[in-house]
Amino acid sequence: MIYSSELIKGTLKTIILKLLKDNKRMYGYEITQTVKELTGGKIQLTEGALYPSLHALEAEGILVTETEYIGKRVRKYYSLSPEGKTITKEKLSELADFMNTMKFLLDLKTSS
Amino acid sequence: MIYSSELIKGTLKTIILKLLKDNKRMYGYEITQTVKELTGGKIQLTEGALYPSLHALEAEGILVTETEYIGKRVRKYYSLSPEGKTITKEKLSELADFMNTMKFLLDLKTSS
DNA sequence: GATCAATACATAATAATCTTATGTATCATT
DNA sequence: AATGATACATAAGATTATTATGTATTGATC
Repeated sequence: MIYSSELIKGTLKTIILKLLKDNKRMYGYEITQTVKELTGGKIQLTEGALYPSLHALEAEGILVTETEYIGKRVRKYYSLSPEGKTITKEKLSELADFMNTMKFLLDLKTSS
Repeated sequence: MIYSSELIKGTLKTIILKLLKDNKRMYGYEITQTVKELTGGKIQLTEGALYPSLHALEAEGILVTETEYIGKRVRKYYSLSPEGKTITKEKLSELADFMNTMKFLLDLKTSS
């Protein structure tokens, strides 16, 4: 089972930030593979969603990049800027809070 | 604190369906107020998001409507169709699963 | 050495969906 | 009489993902 895309939409950026918080630096393709592995294939980030998000986060100053070459193949590493670390904490806190709220809503008594 | 809109986007339809599962029938404005109360104001559904969603769910055959008049003021009650009840169970199950996955992702060790 | 899958980036057209603003109207309270 | 709450609806614009496409390297298979 793969989650419907609507679900991922709201959490994509926070997932990216969390991974970068844990791993210091990662490149795009690595992020897709890591998320896939960690979720048993339930979350599969598409390139068309991931790269524009990474570019947006970089443009906002939340992420910074280093480009490296592995042989002739380019790799663009992303990591959190100092400001990005602050934003990440806020986003993670908000998401944790949101999930508690959602859990509460979903656990309400069922009458049908 | 009010959750950022991105977070709500992915879960709006499921929230609506869950409320209708518990309450048999509700009208739009009532849904906004109920969600606001249940979440302590953290989730505030806007009309511009809610009504189009309700219309879409009705067009999909998931919801059915009854229009009533309270005095001269119109009220449009929504309830789950038989098919809607099945969809609702699936959506709720998917969301619960998704939240477990997200909880797992967020709880991973932090190195920074 | 040719082909395929995986790695690795990027972007553009389209679609979906929310935000913001606007509009109409009733009802209760001050 | 005016204001805020109730109650619906929709349209223009913004945002963001989907889908498709493009380029190119590398490793594995035949």
